[in-house]
Amino acid sequence: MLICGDRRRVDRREAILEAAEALFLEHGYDRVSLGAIVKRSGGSLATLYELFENKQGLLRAVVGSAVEERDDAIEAMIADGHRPSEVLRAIARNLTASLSAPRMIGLMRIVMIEGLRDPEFARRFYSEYSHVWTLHLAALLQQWNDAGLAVIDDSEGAADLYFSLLLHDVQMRGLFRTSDDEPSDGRDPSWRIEPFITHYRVQ
Amino acid sequence: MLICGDRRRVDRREAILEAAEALFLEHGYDRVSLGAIVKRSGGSLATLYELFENKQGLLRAVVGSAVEERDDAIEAMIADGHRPSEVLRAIARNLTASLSAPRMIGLMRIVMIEGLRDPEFARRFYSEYSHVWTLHLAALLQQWNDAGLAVIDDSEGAADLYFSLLLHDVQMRGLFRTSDDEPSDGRDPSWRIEPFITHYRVQ
DNA sequence: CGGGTAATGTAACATACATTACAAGTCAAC
DNA sequence: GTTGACTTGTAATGTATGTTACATTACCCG
Repeated sequence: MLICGDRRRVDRREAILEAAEALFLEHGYDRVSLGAIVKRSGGSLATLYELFENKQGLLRAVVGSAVEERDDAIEAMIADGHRPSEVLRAIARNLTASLSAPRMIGLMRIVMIEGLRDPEFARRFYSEYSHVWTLHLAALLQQWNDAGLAVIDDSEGAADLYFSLLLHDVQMRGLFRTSDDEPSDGRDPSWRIEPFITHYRVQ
Repeated sequence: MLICGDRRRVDRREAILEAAEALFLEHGYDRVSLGAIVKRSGGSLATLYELFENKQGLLRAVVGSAVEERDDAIEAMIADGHRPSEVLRAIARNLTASLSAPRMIGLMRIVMIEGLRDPEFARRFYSEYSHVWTLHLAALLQQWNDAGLAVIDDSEGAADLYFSLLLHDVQMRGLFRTSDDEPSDGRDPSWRIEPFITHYRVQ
């Protein structure tokens, strides 16, 4: 027994996670009832409780499964042998979309609110989802500095400034605008990091 | 009659607003009951409804009264005859505290959530509270450019980058960390805008 | 002091919701 | 096909909460 019995279980789990994520992102955690989630996912309330313990557990699972899918696009780009300034522009182009996508923005919203109840939860999310990029980039900047390809004393501070330039506007606008009118001018977002390249003399 | 009768009314109104703001900032809008607000403010549920119509009206009033108190520190600093780069550093020092204070961060949180229900509300808040700074600074940058004190073609874009550098880290950290441990290193935040000064050749 | 307006306390009301219980149904494996 | 674990549908439970109603009290003004 139960050779393929996991199958149903996994399907139910994914269906519920998908429905819960969609509704949480659209209306916020507190304004979505478990009944509404089950109505959307199919299945029954009982299985939801079987799989996720309670509503808070479901939220954790939703956020956790989204974090897992974090793509490591930055790794790939580092390998390229391009000039550092071009690498920075490429990272800008590749990361802006995913870090300002409605899914990311919506996750941020619900995590921030849940953080009022459980600070550690929000802190971990921020660390895993955002600060991790800073650390990756800081390492890269340090290499460039040591190789004479840039002049950067505080590499972590510099990486922070890079992401500030890149993401502040797009993320704040996303957080305060739920719907998707005003389609964020199609300009290449890499113009935003030019002050960074100039100041740190990135070759 | 009612010459000084407004007095009680105004007192009640302010007491309720104060209690509601404190509780909303601490726990979030959805997780605070009107009963809890009244218990804290003193008074009665009936007066709350008399003054604010309903819970949503109370939220609007809380946010509205906070926005009114926006200080115009930036105006004062422009008058000074200092070098532009010093003016930028002074603005950085003066605005960082107020735009990253717990009150501001908490307001942002509740407005962002309410924005899921009423997008126009969130949009207006963002525009009045944040975008207005960008426009003010853009005008200043334009003047400097015209006077040969800086090289800035897109003054609004530049102003946006300035505030991105200055606020992204401190606001994001605030949004994801409800309590106030890790007291935000006492460093002068003006170091964050040095790339701006370098890139735009601000004198 | 007396009169009326407004504030208070309390309770009622309807609803929504998280959570649990359980009987009936479904599916996979032998 | 039959078994048995898992899933489903539905209802029950208890509680919290937005909102309204109302009788009572406190306050301000003439």
